[in-house]
Amino acid sequence: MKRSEFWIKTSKSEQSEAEEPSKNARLLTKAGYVDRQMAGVYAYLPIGFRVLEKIKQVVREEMNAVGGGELVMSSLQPRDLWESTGRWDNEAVDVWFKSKLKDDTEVGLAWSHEEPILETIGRQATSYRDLPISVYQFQTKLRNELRAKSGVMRGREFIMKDMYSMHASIEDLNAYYERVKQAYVKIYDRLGLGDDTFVTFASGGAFTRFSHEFQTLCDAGEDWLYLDREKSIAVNEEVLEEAAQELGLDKSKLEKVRSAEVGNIFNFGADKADEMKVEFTKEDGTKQPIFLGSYGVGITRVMGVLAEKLSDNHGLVWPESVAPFQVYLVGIGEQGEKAAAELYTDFIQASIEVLWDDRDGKHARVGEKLADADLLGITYRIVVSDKTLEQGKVELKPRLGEPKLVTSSEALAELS
RNA sequence: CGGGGUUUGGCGCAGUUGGUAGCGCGCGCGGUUUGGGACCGUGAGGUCGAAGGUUCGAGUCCUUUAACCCCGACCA
Repeated sequence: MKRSEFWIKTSKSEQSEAEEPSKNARLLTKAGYVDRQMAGVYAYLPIGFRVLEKIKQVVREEMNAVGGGELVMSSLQPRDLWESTGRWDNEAVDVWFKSKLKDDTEVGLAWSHEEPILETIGRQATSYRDLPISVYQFQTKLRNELRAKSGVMRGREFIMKDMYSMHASIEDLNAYYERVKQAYVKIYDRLGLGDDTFVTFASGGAFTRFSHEFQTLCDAGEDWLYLDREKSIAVNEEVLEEAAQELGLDKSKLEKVRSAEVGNIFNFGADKADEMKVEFTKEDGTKQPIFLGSYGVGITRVMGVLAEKLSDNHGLVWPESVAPFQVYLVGIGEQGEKAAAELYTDFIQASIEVLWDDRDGKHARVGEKLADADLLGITYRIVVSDKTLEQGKVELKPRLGEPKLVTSSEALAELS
């Protein structure tokens, strides 16, 4: 993209900590990735949207790899879907946004899709021959939280990937659950969070004793983790006592750390389908409630955690897998600008995602362009100037590394 | 749900005992600059959250009201 055409508004000044205590919100706002609409509600501006799409793409590939079928459920949900499990009640679920149709019919705004998915997809599976099924979506969840905080890490409106698997037996569900757990490990690796993300024992819900959370070490997080680095086991504070006992952990050896929950997987067994009477016919002709697993990744939260953890005093530093562009291209001087224009064409042809800062001197001076390259956190920066051209080269600089002079074709090769 | 705070140009803010609404950034125009958000000149831009009141006179005082934000407990 050309910077002159692709809308990004960065800011020279940053909000103070008093104005905006959340670091990810300050950074993402300054760099023009997001704009706060109200407490806990953010708009994702064009460059922010690209990051979200990158994160989604990683998740999508891994979900497809475990056989997930992507779909999209609705945001408006009918009341009766939630009645059977008792979760329409504001006492049972305190985050409901509810509204009414013109004829006074009550509707809910999606805070989860567990019930709707089971009702829709599970109900379609009438025979064991239809199972297993695995479907997922990227959807906006709306939750009327008492209080939003931590910038994009905890909002009233956020994007989540939620996958649901339905099985004919608990064994099949358990096996699939393990498979998805491994897929999740891969996801966080690819998102650049692998080293700091731990599969964590957490409160389980009705069926299993524990669920598994994917917790990333992060000071801005809201959870406390007890970590056994040697055994690579983590336990959420909420289940510390019982989990430590069950897993035979020495509590005195556990390290207490702040973390943010970036994913959570649940094994519901047949409980939910039993409540909802979503059943299939087994081989022997008897009825059986469907076995359900549910698997979430907080897409917007991942973006917040990345911004929170990976930055320096020049700005954001995205992992290559989620950076909105691979390279930020700047030409300096008449010859440099001309060479940059040619390089831009080459990059586009080589399918390299390049953001060329082609703004003229009236719109942005060199200093501003270089500052933006850092602030935006794009993986590589290429500068072409009279100086570099004298040697027939361009300057290639990784966001956190040292610049080096290479030829255009070397740059092209390195980025391909 | 408890506690605290805010509301004045696009954004961030100041505004003293009540007396012509200001500053920084940004924006327009002219010029000088051009490897880290430059400089000089010049210009545009405001029913001071809303309603009512006191006063010769209200951003400032009084009453009412609305919206928003932050902190704590709870949560993907």
